[in-house]
Amino acid sequence: MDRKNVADLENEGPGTGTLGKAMSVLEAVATADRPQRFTDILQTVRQPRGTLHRLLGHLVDEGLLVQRGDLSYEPGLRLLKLAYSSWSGNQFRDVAEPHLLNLHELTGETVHLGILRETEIIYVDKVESRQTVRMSSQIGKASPAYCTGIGKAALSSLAQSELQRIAAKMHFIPFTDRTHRSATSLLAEIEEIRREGHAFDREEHEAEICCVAAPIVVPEHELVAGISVTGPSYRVTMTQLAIWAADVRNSARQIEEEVRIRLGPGRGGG
Amino acid sequence: MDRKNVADLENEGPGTGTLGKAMSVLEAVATADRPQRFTDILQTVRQPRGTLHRLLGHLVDEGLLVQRGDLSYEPGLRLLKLAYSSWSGNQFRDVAEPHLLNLHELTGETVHLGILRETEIIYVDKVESRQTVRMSSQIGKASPAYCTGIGKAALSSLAQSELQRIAAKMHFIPFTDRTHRSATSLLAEIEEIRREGHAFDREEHEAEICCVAAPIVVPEHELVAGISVTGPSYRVTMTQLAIWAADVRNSARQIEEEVRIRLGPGRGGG
DNA sequence: ACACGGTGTTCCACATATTGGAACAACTGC
DNA sequence: GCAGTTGTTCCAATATGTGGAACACCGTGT
Repeated sequence: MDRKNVADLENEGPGTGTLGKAMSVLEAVATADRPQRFTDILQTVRQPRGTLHRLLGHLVDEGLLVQRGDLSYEPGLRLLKLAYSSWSGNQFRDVAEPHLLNLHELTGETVHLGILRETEIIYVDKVESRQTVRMSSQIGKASPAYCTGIGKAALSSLAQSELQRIAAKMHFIPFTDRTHRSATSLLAEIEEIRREGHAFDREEHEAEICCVAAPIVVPEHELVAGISVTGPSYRVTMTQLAIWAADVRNSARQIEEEVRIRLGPGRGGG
Repeated sequence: MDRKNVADLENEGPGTGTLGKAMSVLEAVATADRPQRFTDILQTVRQPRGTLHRLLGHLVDEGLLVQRGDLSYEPGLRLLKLAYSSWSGNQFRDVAEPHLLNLHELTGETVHLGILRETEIIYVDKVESRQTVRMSSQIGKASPAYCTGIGKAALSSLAQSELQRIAAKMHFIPFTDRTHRSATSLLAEIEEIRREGHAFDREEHEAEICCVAAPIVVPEHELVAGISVTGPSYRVTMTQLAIWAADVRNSARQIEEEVRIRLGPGRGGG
C-alpha cells in the first residue's frame, strides 16, 4: 500500500516519474483557456527547458497535444476520443441511465449523476430539462462537494472520520450568500442530511438554481456518488423539491441495488 | 520534421518511449467494455509482465486508472475531467456553437459538429433534436469518414493527393446496403460533393438515419471539419435535406469566417 | 495432503530514455 | 548592429525504465 493518494497531489504534483511530468504538462495545456506557447507552459510547469521541449514533442507524437502554426499547443482530439471510450464503457453510468430518464420523465427537470472524488463531484451523466436550450454536456465537469446537492449527499454517506479528513481539505469559496463558509456549518448540515436521507442545494453554488439529491453508495466498488433533480428557483420551489425528494431517494436506492446485481460481488460483467 | 505521423500508428503502435507504452495501456483499458484484469491487459498490450505491472501502478498513481477490489482496472475519473477541460476550452467549438443552435432552431433536427482526423470523424459538439429522448453525449465519438455526411464533406475539401492517401487507408465496412464499399465509389461521390458544396448521408452509416453536411476548412489551423443536420428518414426526406443544404453551407461558411476573425492569423486569442 | 495451473507480485543486473545546463538559432524591436 | 526575446538542439551524467525469472498466493482436482 505505498500507492500515493491521488488527491494529495491533486493540484500540480511532481508526479510519478516520466508519466507524471507528462500528465502535468498535459493538464496545464488542457486547463488553460487559450493555446499555450512554449514559454507559457514553461512557467506553469516548472521543468528545465530541454526536458519540457522533449516532453511536448512526445505528447504531440501521441496525439494528446497538437501544435499549431504559430507554435502554440492545444489539446489534441485523442484525449476526447479516449474519454468517450471510457465514458461510454462505464458500467455504473450505464446501469444508472434509465433511472435518470425515469426521474426526468417524472419531474420534467434536469437530472444529474455525479461521483465523489475527494473534495469534488465529477458529473458523469445528465438528462436535460425539456426547456433547456444548450446541450452543454458538462460531463466531466468538476464542482466542489460542499455547495452542491450531490456533493453534500455523497459526503453524508461517508464514515465520520473520512468525512472530516476530506472536509479539512476543502477551500470554502462563497459562490452565493447561502454558500457554506466553513467546515463547521457544512458538517452540521451533513448531520441533518444523514437523518433525512437527501440533501438540498438552496442556491448555494449558483444563484437561482436549486436541487434535491440523494446519495448512492456501492461499497463493493468503493464508489460514493449521487443523483439529483435540478431546476431554476422561480419554477422549482423548495416545497416541490421536498416532494420530489422521495422519488430521488427511491431512484438512488434502485441504482444501488441494480449495480450490486449487475456488477455483482463475483465477476464484474455487463 | 521527424515527428511521427500519429495516424500511422493509430491502431496499437509501439509508441513514443515510456509515454507511448503508458498510453497504449490506458487505451486498452478505456476501449474495453468491462474492467480489465492484469492478464487481460497483458494479452492486449504486448509488454513484459514486469514492465506492465509497474506501468499500471503509475497510471493508478496518476488517477488515470482505478484499481477495484477484485484487482481489475477501470478508467479513472481524471481522464473525464481532463477531457472536459480541453473540450470546454476549445475555441473552435466555442465559435461554432451559436451556429449549431441557429441551425437547430431552423430545422428542429439534431445538429453535429465534427473534426476530420485521418480516416475518421470525431464529434466535438451536438445539439439534439427536440424529439430526442437520450442525452447520449456522443462527443468524442469517432465514426468512419466514408459513410457519414460530415466525413464525406470534410474529405471533399482536401487536396486530391491528400484525399487519395487517406482513402487508401480506409477499411470499408458495409454498415448498410447503401454504404460505400470501395475507394472508387467514394471518390466518385466526392467529385459530386465538391461541385455541390454539400454531402448527404443516405442511410449509409445507420439505417433510417440520413443527413446533409457541409465542410468547414480553416487552413490557418490545419483544420478540416464539418457540420450537419441529421434526422430519421421517415421524418426527414431527401427533398427536405436538399432544401436545408443551403442553410448548412451557410452556417459552415459563417463559422469559417468567424474562426478566421476571432482566432485570426496573428495571435491566437479568444 | 499434495501437486498443479493460474493468478498477481517482487526482485535486480542491465540498458536506455530522461535529465538539464549551456550553446545555438531565429526573430523582434530598438 | 546590438540586446532581448523566442524556440531548438546538443550531450555527458544518471535516474528511470526494462524484462526475465523467481516468488507468493489461491483455488482445483486427485
